Amino acid sequence: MMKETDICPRFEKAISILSQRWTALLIHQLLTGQKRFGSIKTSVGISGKVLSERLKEMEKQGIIKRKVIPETPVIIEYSLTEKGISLEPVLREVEKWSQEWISADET
Amino acid sequence: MMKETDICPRFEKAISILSQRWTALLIHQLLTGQKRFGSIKTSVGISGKVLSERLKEMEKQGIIKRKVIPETPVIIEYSLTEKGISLEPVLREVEKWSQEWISADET
DNA sequence: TCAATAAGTTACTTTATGTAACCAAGTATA
DNA sequence: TATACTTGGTTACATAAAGTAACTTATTGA
Repeated sequence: MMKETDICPRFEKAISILSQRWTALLIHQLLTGQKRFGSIKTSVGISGKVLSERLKEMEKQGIIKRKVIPETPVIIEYSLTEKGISLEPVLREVEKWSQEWISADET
Repeated sequence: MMKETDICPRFEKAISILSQRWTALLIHQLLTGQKRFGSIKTSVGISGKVLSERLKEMEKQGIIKRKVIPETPVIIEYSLTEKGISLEPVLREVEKWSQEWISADET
């Protein structure tokens, strides 16, 4: 049988990035400014292991950048790249949708 | 330590729905009209097992509806509810972003 | 010397997803 | 009459992803 609707590969890739667990939430946090590992971990509630994995993936995808500050102990600042910042409209639409369609008792 | 940015529970719930694997792609498919189980399965490339799980979850979340047509063999039509349709702007933004930021060689 | 800190990593457990075979009911085919 | 085909699933089993908690490295202050 043939596929009746061919999905655009760019769109499919975008969805695969954004529907990776935690990724959208991490971008959302970084939209408020650069953040450190421990701060992200605490505010998002993700495990160190998966956070570390995600940050590496997102860096490879060009969505975030990692800045090492050689203090003691070392400080690492994570921030969005231009590509990452450009996801803001997507998250804004999710936010709008959630305000309109998610009721208090289903949170 | 305190959370420095509290995440809105509605937004968090919306993200948890949309970042569930396959869900966004299923909504995208259904935005082109009602579809049957087998047709979704083929066009999206999802396993029958997980498709069945997702459709049940999405029905419970009020995003899709299920219509039984007692022909032989039985036909089941899946379509978006108003709540589901209202996710179109979200997916449109993802589509726009993907056109601008996903290069051909990373697909 | 001991404790503390930041950013991870490691070993191990639990959960989610993929695969392929199977099922029921009805119908057309041989 | 028996067999095969169809749809929309389900089941058992295998693999991949995520969660948990303890541990690591380097440095500094008590």
